[in-house]
Amino acid sequence: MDKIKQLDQRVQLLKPILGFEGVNPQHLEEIARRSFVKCYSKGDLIFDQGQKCEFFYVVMKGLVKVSMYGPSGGKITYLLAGTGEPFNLVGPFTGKPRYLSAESLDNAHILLLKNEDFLAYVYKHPVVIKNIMSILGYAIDSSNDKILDMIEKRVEQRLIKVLYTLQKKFGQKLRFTSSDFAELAGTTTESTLRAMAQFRKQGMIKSGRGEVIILDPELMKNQGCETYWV
Amino acid sequence: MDKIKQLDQRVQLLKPILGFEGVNPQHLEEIARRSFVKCYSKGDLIFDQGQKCEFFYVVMKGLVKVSMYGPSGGKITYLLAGTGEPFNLVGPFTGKPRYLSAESLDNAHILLLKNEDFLAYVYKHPVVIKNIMSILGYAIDSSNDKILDMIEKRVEQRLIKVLYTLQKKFGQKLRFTSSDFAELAGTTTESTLRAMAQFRKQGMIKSGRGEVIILDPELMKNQGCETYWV
DNA sequence: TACCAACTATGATGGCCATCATAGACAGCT
DNA sequence: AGCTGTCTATGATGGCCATCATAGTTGGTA
Repeated sequence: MDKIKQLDQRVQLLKPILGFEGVNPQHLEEIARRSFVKCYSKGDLIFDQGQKCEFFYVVMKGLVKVSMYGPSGGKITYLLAGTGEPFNLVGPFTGKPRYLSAESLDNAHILLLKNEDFLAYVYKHPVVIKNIMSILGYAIDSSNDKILDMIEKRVEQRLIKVLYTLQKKFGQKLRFTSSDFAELAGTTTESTLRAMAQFRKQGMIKSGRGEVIILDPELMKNQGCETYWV
Repeated sequence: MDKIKQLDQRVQLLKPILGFEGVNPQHLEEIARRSFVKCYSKGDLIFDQGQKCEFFYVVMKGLVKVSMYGPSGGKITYLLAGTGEPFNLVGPFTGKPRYLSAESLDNAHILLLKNEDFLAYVYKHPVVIKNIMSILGYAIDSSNDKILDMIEKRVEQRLIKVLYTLQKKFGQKLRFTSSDFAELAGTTTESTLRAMAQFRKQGMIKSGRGEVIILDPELMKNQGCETYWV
């Protein structure tokens, strides 16, 4: 009884997921049945750089940060996956280790699917492949865009772009620290804090410990703002 | 007669192509038959940023530079596709415009395949999907790696990494200008020239107009060098 | 309640590197 | 042979921003 409820819940969850748009809901049950759920606490590593990829993941609840770090302590955030978002899309196809790590920012519930199960399913539903390709395309373009921005834009402009992007995805109240923003913009915490101080003076944002509130998204948009893919 | 020869030639060409590994050669004929060839001269645009994607491309002869440019004149190179390499892997799946442009660096012969034909073929051969995913995974990781390097490495180190990567792909004699290297390393032509002067003094390279010769690849490797994906 | 780790805040400093500027060299073209 | 655009070369300058340093603040927790 409880099990059935859970199953249905998973199907409901999978429906609006990035990558599964266009799939017949009754086919989702198949995938829901083979999946299982794992819980992580704030700060837990879900997988680390260099590990073999064994699962496809979907965030059921909470927030997951997928990032890459360098030998000298540098770190960049590649993806912030919220409820209903998948991550490690490539891994199941190759099985090979990648240079990404995933960390839980919340107490998170993650749905896992073994590589084989995911692949078997995907190959049966070409729509999903198309969707995944589309996501990866955005990811590549976004990363390249960030490189370009590191060349021709300065820290404040990159940060505005980050804030604007996050606002689109999570709303005007952003519960992140300055370090989080820094990792997204490719800069340091200090520079981010300085920029935030400036934004506050200009009336663009309000901020408290661990949160930033965007006061006028339209203003940011006019500031010549497109979005990244996060 | 001539046509048959051409067909066979195309099949031979497609065999070792990135993305088609593992496909039965006789199935390649199918794709070869539906493809056609276009010739470009040095400097020609093959497609531009913002255009709709209509084709899948493979370089038959020559060299193609796939890059992204910003509003302020900044430019980065994302891929150097040589003989036997495909580009625009994502486009056919989405059909949507991307933020990339492709330019011929040579007199190049490019094999084109319409989106529909490419997709129809790909869906019939799951191996190809796996291969493509693998390529895209490398591309994403490499772009993120570059972002990381822009944060924590300086120009010379990034350039060494670029030189080392190109050497692995094209051999010790690299027929590129300093501007080309700059676009790959995310810096300016001037800084590249300065770095090259230094490398020359150190005996790492020799260089002439439009070419650089890597004297000791092993030396570079020891300099703490991994490669990008180009 | 007291402590501690994490977060915010801001000043000072210096160095990397983009930018501007000038000049020379080379290749291809008419 | 002469011209022109592209590429190489190198100096001078200044500004952005990482880095180091110090200190205040806050929320959770033992």
